Amino acid sequence: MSVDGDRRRGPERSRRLPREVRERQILDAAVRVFSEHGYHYASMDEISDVAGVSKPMIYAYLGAKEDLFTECIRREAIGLMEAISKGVRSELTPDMQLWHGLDAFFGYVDDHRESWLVLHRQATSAGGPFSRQLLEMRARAITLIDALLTKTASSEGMDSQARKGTEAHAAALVGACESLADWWLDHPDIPARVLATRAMNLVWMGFGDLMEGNVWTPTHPES
Amino acid sequence: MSVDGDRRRGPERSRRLPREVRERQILDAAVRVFSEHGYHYASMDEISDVAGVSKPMIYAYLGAKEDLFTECIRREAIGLMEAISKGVRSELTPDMQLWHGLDAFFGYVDDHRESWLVLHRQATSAGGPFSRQLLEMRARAITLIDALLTKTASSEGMDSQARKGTEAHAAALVGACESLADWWLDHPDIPARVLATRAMNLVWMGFGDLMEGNVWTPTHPES
Amino acid sequence: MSVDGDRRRGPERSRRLPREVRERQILDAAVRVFSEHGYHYASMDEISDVAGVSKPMIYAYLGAKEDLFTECIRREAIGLMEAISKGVRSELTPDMQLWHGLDAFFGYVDDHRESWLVLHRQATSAGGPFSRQLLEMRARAITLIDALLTKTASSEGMDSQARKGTEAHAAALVGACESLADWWLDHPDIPARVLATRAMNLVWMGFGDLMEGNVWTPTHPES
Amino acid sequence: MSVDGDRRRGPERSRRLPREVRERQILDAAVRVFSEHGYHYASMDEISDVAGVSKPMIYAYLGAKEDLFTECIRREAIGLMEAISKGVRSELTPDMQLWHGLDAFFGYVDDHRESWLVLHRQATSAGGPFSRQLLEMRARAITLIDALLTKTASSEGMDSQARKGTEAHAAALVGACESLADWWLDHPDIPARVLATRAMNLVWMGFGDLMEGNVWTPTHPES
DNA sequence: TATGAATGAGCATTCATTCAT
DNA sequence: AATGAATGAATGCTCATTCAT
Repeated sequence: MSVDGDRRRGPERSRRLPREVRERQILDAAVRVFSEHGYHYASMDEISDVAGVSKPMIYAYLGAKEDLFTECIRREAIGLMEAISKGVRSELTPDMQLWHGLDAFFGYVDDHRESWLVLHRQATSAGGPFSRQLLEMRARAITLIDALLTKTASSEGMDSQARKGTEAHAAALVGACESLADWWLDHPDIPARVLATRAMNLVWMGFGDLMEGNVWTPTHPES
Repeated sequence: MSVDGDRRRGPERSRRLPREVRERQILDAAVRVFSEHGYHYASMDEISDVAGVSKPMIYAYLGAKEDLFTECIRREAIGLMEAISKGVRSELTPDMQLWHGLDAFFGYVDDHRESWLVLHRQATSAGGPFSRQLLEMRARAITLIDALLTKTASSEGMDSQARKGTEAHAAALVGACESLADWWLDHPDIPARVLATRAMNLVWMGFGDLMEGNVWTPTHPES
Repeated sequence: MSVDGDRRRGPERSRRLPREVRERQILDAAVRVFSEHGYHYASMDEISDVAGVSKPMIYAYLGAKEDLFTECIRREAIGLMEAISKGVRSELTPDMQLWHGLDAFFGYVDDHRESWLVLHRQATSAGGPFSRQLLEMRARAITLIDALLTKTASSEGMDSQARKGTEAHAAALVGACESLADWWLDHPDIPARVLATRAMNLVWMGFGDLMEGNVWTPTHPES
Repeated sequence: MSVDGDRRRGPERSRRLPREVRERQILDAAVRVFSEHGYHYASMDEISDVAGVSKPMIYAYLGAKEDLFTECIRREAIGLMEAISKGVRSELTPDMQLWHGLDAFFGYVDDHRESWLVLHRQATSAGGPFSRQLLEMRARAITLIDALLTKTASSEGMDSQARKGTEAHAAALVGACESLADWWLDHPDIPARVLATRAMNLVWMGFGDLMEGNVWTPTHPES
């Protein structure tokens, strides 16, 4: 409640820094504040305060609140995708690539809760202009996973019918992972690896069944 | 620009209605407005306008904006849970119960997009006080599903080790469903039943593997 | 939106120019920007941008915004008075002097619309400190015209009563000319000479009547 | 400089007044403040303060600053035109109509300096959107005067050539009157009637010459 | 000489909320 | 029961102005 009470000043307010540095400072502060209060309750005043910079600098360097938020999302999305890409090395088998991707994802979320909060919870709900970045990121993730599934599928001689479902499957996986990560924020005592394993099982086992034609349908459950 | 422009007035502003009716009017309007603009962008002015009721009435009957939103969530959560409960009839086999539950869920979301928007997207992101309702609802859903899985597991003679995972599995399913429903809002041309089927496969197949000890681990993939 | 969009950069930002040159650059830019947006909407940023000079230079050379504006007015006022003086050559008869003065005035406004805008429209309304320059200029103009009228009057043997009205008459003429010039800005297709002629008629004919004692009064209209 | 120092509170802050009354209060205050500081330096805070009303009321009743200013101009323009119209009674001879019109004009400006300041000085220079009201008012005034001149001209058997000049003559008169009134603000010790008389002479004498073909031209001055 | 970096201070605007009737 | 009238308190944003280099 207190306006100034627990305000932690950011970096030692050093002067005359090059623009690049200031921009990073500001973005760091913005991610922190946005993740804490959400887009709407975050005030430019607090961000400037946390960043150790006056408000006009924020406007000069990163534009209005919307732009600032968008840039936060962009930066964090790139960070997340890079972390994942680093895990998915192409010399591995598809399943190990997937595993390392998931592991990297949950590891990243574990290390950057704030980033994930901003990326997922805030960006999802803050309304229109922001979701685009998210959608793009998700689309890239889905494509990536889809490729892995497809590679496996074709090497295992799956028929085209089943192959068609891979993208949907990938989408479901991505959604489930987001959901898991989100849920995780409220249950922080579970290790990242456990979540990754659970996600891997969900997708891999389910996918295995799919490939083998084990499909549940209302009329003949469990065939 | 115009304050009154395309504002669709709600019910004919008739006077002296019993409290119960007024409350419903107000809640209906609130759900509509919240789902449209999100919690923060929704203004009490617009809600009162849409409801065809003056603002002081809203405060008198349903309290401040937060309370109003909370009440919206509560009402819609109850509606959703009731719809699901109606699907899950205890005389069915567990898998059919699950199937009908999923079907009811996606059917409800299909019929009440606004409600789901408020329930999930807005409530998730609007910050603290609101998530409690959500968590409760989710907890109840998880318990329900967990019971189904457990019943199946025990009837199939699963060992206690595997049985322990059921709750996590249920949680994952719930999360995946939410995620699917959420994603669905942006891809509205898919029929509800298709989503229900996909969800069912994800959980049932994966669960089947789990019960049979088919578990993927980093060390012996696909054992 | 874009900060730099269609901003036409002024002179090639060459370095180390003598102060005199810089000052002219800056004043030129300032007159342009002030005339375009008005005193209040003109931003130092834009002026510095148009001038091709950094803001601190402006402050170093010409002081704060007010000073800068004052200097603009001063410079343009001098320019205008010089143009007029050039027209009013003392070897001519008074009426031809007046005519050439008016002609020069409207010619100048025609050629320097920006200058006139700044001088009259902006300076008039921008508030206190600026009007002084204007008043001085106007006073000089009135004196000049009054002298012409007086010379004519005395050569025509006017009585002292009528002679007293000359200054007021001069003031009215100046006001009318300003007003005409101002109105002209919004009707740019009329040639300068036409306006000069109209002004001349207004003052000369009216003055002629005045000298002859043809005065309208409420009691004996059109006497 | 002091923010609150000489702030004269407006009407005894009485509560629960009908909208109509509040609107008038607000407009009165706005005219006063705008006339004093000019559009840009006037702050909504001061206006609300002088009006004895909170800022939100201003926005609710009269919109943003621009709208408020526009409304001020509109109201004052109407007031001025009404005052003039009352003077110009159609049963009079044209010259007496003109005289009473001028008399009413200068009388109004005398009694409502603030209104005139807002109408003329501020509105002229505050930039785009506001000048329209002014132009309309001026156009109506010109039309009115033109009609008077034309009536006289035709009754005196003027040729069509001369008749053509009447509108321009009317425009010049209006401009001259504005200019005179404006100049008057800085020389307040002259009685209104004197100005009206001067204006009348300017236009009527000049017009008389015009009708008689007494026209000054550069080539045959004083012909 | 010349400027990128930096800010204090102010202003329009909005909104949830409450009286007085 | 119902509401028009009214406001306190914030918040996003801008701009003239000045250091430090």
